Amino acid sequence: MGVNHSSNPALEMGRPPCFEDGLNKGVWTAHEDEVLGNYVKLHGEGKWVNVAKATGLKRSAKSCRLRWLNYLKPDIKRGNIALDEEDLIIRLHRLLGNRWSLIAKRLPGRTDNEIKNYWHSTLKKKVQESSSNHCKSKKKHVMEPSAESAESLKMDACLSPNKDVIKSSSNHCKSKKKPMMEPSAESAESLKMDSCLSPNKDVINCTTSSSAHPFPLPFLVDEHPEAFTSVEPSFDEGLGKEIVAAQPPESGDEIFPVNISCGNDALWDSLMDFDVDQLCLSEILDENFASFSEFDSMIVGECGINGCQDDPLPSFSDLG
DNA sequence: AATCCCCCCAACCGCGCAAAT
DNA sequence: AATTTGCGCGGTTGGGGGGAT
Repeated sequence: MGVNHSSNPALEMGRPPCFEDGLNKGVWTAHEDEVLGNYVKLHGEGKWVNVAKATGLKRSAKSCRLRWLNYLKPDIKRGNIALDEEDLIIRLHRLLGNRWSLIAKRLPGRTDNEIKNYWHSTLKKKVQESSSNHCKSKKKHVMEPSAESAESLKMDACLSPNKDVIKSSSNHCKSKKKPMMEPSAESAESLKMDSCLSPNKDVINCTTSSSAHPFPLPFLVDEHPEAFTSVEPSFDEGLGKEIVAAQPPESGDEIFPVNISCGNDALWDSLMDFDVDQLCLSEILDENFASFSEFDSMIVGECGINGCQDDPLPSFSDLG
């Protein structure tokens, strides 16, 4: 990071101007920035086709939009990404995957492009290195969940009915490029086992909270009985419905909180009604970073995401 | 000092969704 | 209902910077 934005970037780096199809491509000049900035400040965001035409800039609507959102917008935060921001990105990425725009929404002043770049250039390696270290150091990770982690699981249950998160999962299901796992017979069976398949679609099972993970996450109830402690029913204002917490499954049951968006339309419909804006993940994470780490370790560690079945991912306190 | 090579990041591209027609 | 248009998102590209050799 630490790019000097004060000077003209067109003269320093990036692609040279290109004039194919009558449109300028490549790095924006200071003059173009000024024209675009003035126009948007005057007329507001949106209608990017009009912006491109009205300003006389030989830029595509897309290019104008991107330039504004990633560079010219006044509230964009410049400079290095702080440690706590870094931590948050890693957590959110674990939770949301490559949903850069969603992650960016939780980091005021940061753009999805910036976060995406930062992830690919810095954080990805950091996480991988840390992950491989743990793969070497710990053969079998047994985590005793604390009261805190149980608490954080409840919290996660509340986090998960996140419209955007789930919608994103849906998009992945539909995506031709990266199709999501279709629910296997096995996972479908486990779904039946899970009370999230309740005929009452207004009842949302807390175990479905792991739907944010695009993989089946099996773990034994016996090992984490406290993870299934029922929570107080909450009331969703948007839905006008009571959200009922899950009852603890029978001892010995193996829970597969598969991606519900792919296999359970009824539940999916009800979850779609949640409004992401009602929850600011960062606030919750900020409040409960420590416990969230433990929960991460418990779930991710036990469940072998990243194909490292025996070895857990590290908690974030281990990173860096 | 010169060259090589990797890193960083701005910007482009293709795709999908939703609203408008 | 079908088509068009606009927008947003995530993946990828490409070139300058700067450290390594």
